[in-house]
Amino acid sequence: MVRLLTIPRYRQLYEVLRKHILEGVYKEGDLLPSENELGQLYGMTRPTVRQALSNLESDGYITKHQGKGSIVHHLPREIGILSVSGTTSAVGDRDLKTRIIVKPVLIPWPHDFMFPLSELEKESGCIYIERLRLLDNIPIFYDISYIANINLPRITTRQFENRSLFQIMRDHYRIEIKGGDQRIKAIHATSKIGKFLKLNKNTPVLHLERKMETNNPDLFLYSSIFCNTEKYSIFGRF
Amino acid sequence: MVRLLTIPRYRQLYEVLRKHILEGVYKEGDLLPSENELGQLYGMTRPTVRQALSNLESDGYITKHQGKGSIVHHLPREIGILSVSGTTSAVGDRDLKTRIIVKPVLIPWPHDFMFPLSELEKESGCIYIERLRLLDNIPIFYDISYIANINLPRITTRQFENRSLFQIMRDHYRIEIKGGDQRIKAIHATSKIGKFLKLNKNTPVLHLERKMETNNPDLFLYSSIFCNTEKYSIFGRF
DNA sequence: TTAATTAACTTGTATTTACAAGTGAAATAA
DNA sequence: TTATTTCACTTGTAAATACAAGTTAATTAA
Repeated sequence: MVRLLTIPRYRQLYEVLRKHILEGVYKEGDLLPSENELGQLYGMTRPTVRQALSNLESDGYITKHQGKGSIVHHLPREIGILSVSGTTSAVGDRDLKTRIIVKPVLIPWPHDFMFPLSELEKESGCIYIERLRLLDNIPIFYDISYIANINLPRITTRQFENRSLFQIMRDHYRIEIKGGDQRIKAIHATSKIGKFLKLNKNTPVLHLERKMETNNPDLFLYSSIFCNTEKYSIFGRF
Repeated sequence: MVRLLTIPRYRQLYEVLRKHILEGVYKEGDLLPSENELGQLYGMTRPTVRQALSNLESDGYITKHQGKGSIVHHLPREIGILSVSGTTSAVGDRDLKTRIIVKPVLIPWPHDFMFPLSELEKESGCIYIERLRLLDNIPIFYDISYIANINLPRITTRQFENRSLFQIMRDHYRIEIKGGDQRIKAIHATSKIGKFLKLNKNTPVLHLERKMETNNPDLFLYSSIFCNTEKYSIFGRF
């Protein structure tokens, strides 16, 4: 079976416009070209353009106003982990570094895992990674990821330094993250968490538990993320 | 000028299906009728049906699978405040009570308000409300709301007990919440917050700061919400 | 000059049509 | 029986079209 690599046109336009906004071609407060103009410029019809703009809006890049146009939104100054898939792409072009704490290893699943697992997942075992993400050299996320070992050859030998997990999944395995569920709590930093996030024990930290869906219906990515929100808030749209 | 009260058809279908899912007409794991069937049933075309289903998916009620159909998703057992507008509607059919701490009063805006304000907002003054939301008689949200006093006659005399703020805005002023931004942090409970949420001082609590957009482009609703996440997590999709 | 109207834009909603691509079960061939 | 193919069904993408409704600026009338 041949895997077609045709990216939908609305997705292509989304990426182009997103890039332009991030690069400052369109600045905050600017009006985007109208839907008809964009259609002419990129050779597609208004429904297709609208699908791209709709995605840009729900990701917080623009706001649309009937009768007026699409206004380029402020770039999220905070960390947009809530509405966007993936951390690296979420913080814009900031200086986000990744440090590996525990290299990918194959382990059995924890007994009381945070989400229910399918039989296939249980049989496959679990690839375990611990990473620390730093923004402007301040540790922000302590990220523990779990992936079922389903069709992921050589994953424990991959180079994870300064690359997003999602990027590796996409480039090597054609796995795309499509969405997911998450739970959020406020907890006290344990001494282990405090050590990595450079916080005193019992400092309040955000705890996110996420289950991410992929284009492989059997494969999910799980993350338990501890966030230092002393300096940066977590940002999202709804 | 006459205000037309025509709710879009895709929105009507969204509400019908949402209600059916919440009431158990369609149960978890069930397939919804196909897009073509729904179109026939409700007398609309597939793009219209698809818009309704797309909204249901992004609010977490269904997941769509190409070639298969739309599967009714688990009802969020946790508190879905992140992806849905409004608290009362967000927790499903649970027993969510509201207690007023500070009745609506007109005050000047705080000096260091959490979001930048327009000139119109500054001139209009600020309606201030403090409420406590209880789930199964456990205090979960301590909610401080700020609304610019723009075309909201008699709002300080309205009955807010056990009604959502959004409901009052909709019923009395035809104000609909369309979306918004939010910031999330983990903080220590102050003694005041601890008192209302029945938590010890310095217990970690979630702090949400939200700016909500309405169908009146000049009117925003602001909330500062403190969440007790000891028993319930905050749930969301992305 | 000033206020009201109009016209030309914008996005919002909705229909109709067409084909691509994924799924699963029935029909067929080995 | 078993493996393969086909077919009917699903959602995904995309175009072309039409009108409603909100915004803005130019035009017109007072």
